[in-house]
Amino acid sequence: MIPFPAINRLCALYRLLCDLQESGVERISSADLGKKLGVGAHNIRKDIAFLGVSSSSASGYDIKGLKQLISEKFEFNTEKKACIVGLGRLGTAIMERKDLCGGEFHIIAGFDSNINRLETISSSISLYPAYSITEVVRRLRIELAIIAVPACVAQDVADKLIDGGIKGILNFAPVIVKLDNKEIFIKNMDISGELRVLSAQIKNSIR
Amino acid sequence: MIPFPAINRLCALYRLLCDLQESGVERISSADLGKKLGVGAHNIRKDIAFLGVSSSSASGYDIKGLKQLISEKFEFNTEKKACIVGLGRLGTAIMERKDLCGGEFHIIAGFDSNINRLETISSSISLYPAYSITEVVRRLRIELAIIAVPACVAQDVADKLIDGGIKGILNFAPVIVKLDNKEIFIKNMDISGELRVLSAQIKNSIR
DNA sequence: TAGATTGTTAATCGATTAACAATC
DNA sequence: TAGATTGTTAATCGATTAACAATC
Repeated sequence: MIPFPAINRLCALYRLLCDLQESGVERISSADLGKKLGVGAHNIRKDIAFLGVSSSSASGYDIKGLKQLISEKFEFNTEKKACIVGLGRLGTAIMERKDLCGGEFHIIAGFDSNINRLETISSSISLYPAYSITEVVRRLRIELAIIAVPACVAQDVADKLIDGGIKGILNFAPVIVKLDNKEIFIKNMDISGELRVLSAQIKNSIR
Repeated sequence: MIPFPAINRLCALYRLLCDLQESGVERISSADLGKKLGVGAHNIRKDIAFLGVSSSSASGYDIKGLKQLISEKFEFNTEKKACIVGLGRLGTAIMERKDLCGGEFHIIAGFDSNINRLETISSSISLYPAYSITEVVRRLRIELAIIAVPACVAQDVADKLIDGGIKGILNFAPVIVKLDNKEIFIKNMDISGELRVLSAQIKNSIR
């Protein structure tokens, strides 16, 4: 079991490696990786150690190989199915994002409680009424969900998703969703909440 | 100086207190607060201790008083000016959010590099071309910024914002922005990146 | 007063940082 | 080989958890 902070950094590292590979770099040292990610070289090596490396040292890491290593550990190769609940402005904006529609992730379903709205949205993604969340998530074996509904219905939506067997949730509603199931992961993306944290940090840093 | 994890929890606590107050609750114990936030009662009391409490114990906290205490510590009473850079689908969706337009925060400016697009957007918020970011941020004394531009221009946008004297940034671009100024705070809201972290957690939790 | 709940100090836990021998 | 860089163990650091006396 890799500790969460390390998982976070390894994911950032993975993205960096993809970028580096695209710009044609082939090898890089832990010192340079650390510099680019804003962490110590120690930290990079420690994190990589969690992957259970076998091959060893000389002149930095082979980017392709390291990327492959992370990819295998976390199964980044297999495409993950995702869905969006709440097709208001934010939900549809996220649905349209290209980085969520190819490669690693694939948004294959959208849900909204307003049937009329479903008819007005033109999208290549299949749309369903909110009452069918549990059934559709289970049938299509959707692993990840993005919640973009008002705060007052977020918990209800999350419960339906969990009933359907969802594994991970990205929650844009400004509310803390209860899970009580340790096997399900959630990341809160509360925009106004994060602005509040930023302004608290700003105030806290003065003097 | 309050440690970051504590600031985070105090902000979540603040929101919870607002909700409780609205539902008419007047007093609550650290145990109950902890239950609602999913942390230990110890943790709640420790965090509150950072606020430098003077008054003391008996039967839980007075919600109004505690809210006031957090509010004063972090200056949540004074309205903070914010802006959005990048008025694509995501940027405009965020701009329209009601929870960002009243009360604590006030979005008073929107920027986009596409002048034609600026003309097509109808909004009560003042819109400006991207080249004027530094000037407008400085003139209007804007403290917070939300970046919703493509990854390739995010660093450039951040630099302009920092030149204008911005204090905090919420970054939706899937890229790590360099700050090198310790007085500026940033929170990354990389949607596909967070989905990747979730799927890594899911994989990591198995067995 | 007695019970409950706090504020605060001490103990535990885990992650980050440092150091260094092993290795290419 | 010599220099550079890793993998890994040990030391430090900080936050969380526990405990308990103080207090309403």
